[in-house]
This record gives sequence, structure tokens and C-alpha cells, in this order.
Amino acid sequence: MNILQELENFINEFNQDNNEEFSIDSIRIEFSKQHKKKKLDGIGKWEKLQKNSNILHKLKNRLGVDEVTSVMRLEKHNIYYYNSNKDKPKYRTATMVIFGLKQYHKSPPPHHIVSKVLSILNNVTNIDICLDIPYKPKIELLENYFTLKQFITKDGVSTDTHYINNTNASMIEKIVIYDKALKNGLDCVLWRIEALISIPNIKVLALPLQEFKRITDLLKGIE
DNA sequence: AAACGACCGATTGACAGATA
DNA sequence: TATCTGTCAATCGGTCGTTT
Repeated sequence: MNILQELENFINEFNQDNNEEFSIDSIRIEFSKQHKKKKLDGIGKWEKLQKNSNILHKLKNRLGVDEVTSVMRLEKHNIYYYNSNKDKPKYRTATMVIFGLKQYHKSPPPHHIVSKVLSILNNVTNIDICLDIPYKPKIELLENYFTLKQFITKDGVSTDTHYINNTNASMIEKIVIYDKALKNGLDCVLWRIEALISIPNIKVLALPLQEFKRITDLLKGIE
């Protein structure tokens, strides 16, 4: 079975058993281009991003800026890979990033293309699982259990975006809570709770969804 | 059989300084 | 100013032996 299908099944089963609505928003995969590039090129046309493009700047935020040498984009999709120089002088390692899988203002990357990318790379190192709720989450309740960090812009303006950088759950690197409607200009009230989950071994698929649910329940006001 | 990793070498790209 | 050129960084493909 395809990796994407396995991930989706895993989450869907959890959702059914727990009356939950978790979705995948992003997927990241570290890989070596040596034996994959040819197959990836077969999917479609990859274009190099301009040095000054702001997508590139955004993407660099999540990796060490220094080790990113260039970024390739698959046509007009939210599917990219970063080239890295951390294995210098081989320049073979790259990180695939597929994002915006759960969004409302634009259509997400086509499912069959995402599926194809995953079946070529045959791995997943990192995924973001999210839950959207139609009201503002009870962030105060979380403060009893976690250390929260509020996002402050460069100009010193504090925003309604909050982070938990230490979640106690080893596979959950970070939690982000933000105003999704504001971010995407939606005409409704919508907040997103997002967990950045690392997957040490895709062959032993286990996602800390129960741990994530504990946090989303608190944010819904269920103590 | 298919995927993988180490090694080699050829080609392309980015950038700076020299030249016209 | 526009073009050329040298240098080093970045990228990619091929082979070959090893793992899965």
C-alpha cells in the first residue's frame, strides 16, 4: 500500500474511534537525490525559485538558512524540495515539502500527485497534523500545563499566534495555534491548532494523536 | 530485483574582478 | 556600462559493490 494511504488510514481510524477531525496539512521528507531525481522529473516540470522570491524566504525559515542552496518547485503546486549543502561536497541531500493540504482559500495540491511523490520517495520524516475549530480556542487553559510563547513580529507587535515549544510528547516537536481566518482572509471565524510531528521510522507507523487530542481538548475547553 | 551508498568526473551556475 | 574570464560552489550522471 502507498505511504500516503497508510497515513490517511491511520488518521481516519483515529478520527472515527475518537469522534475527531484531524487532518494532514504538511508533509516533509528528507531524501537523497542520487536515485530519485529521475523519477521525480517524470512527475512534471520542476522549476528553480528565484534567489529573492519570498516563497524561498518563507521556506528557509524551517531549516538552517545556511544549508539551503536552492529550492525547486513542481509546476504551480505547493510541492517543493530544498537542495542542501550539509553533505558537501556531494550536494545530494534534499528535503521535500508538501504543504497547504488542508486549506480553504485555495485548492490543495492534487492528491494523485502527492501520492506519486510519496510513492517515489517511499518515506516521511515529518508531518503537520491540524485541527480547525470555528471559535477562538481557550489558550488560557493550556497555560496550566505548558509554557506558551506568543509570536511577536519584528516591529514588536504581539499577535494571537501561540507556540508550545516543549510538549512533553517526544514525537511532537511543537504546537502552533493561530487565527486561520485572519491568515487566509476568510470571511468567518476559524482557528487552527497544528502539531509538528516527527516520524523516526515510517515502517513502524505510530502518530501521537492521543497526545495531540489532549491538547486540542483543552483548547476546546474540555478539561 | 530493486534500492542504496561511496566514489569519480563532467557540467553548470554564481559572483567578482578585469577588460573593452 | 557591457562583456569577458577565472574561480569556486553546486549539480548531476555513471559505475560498482552492498543492502534490503
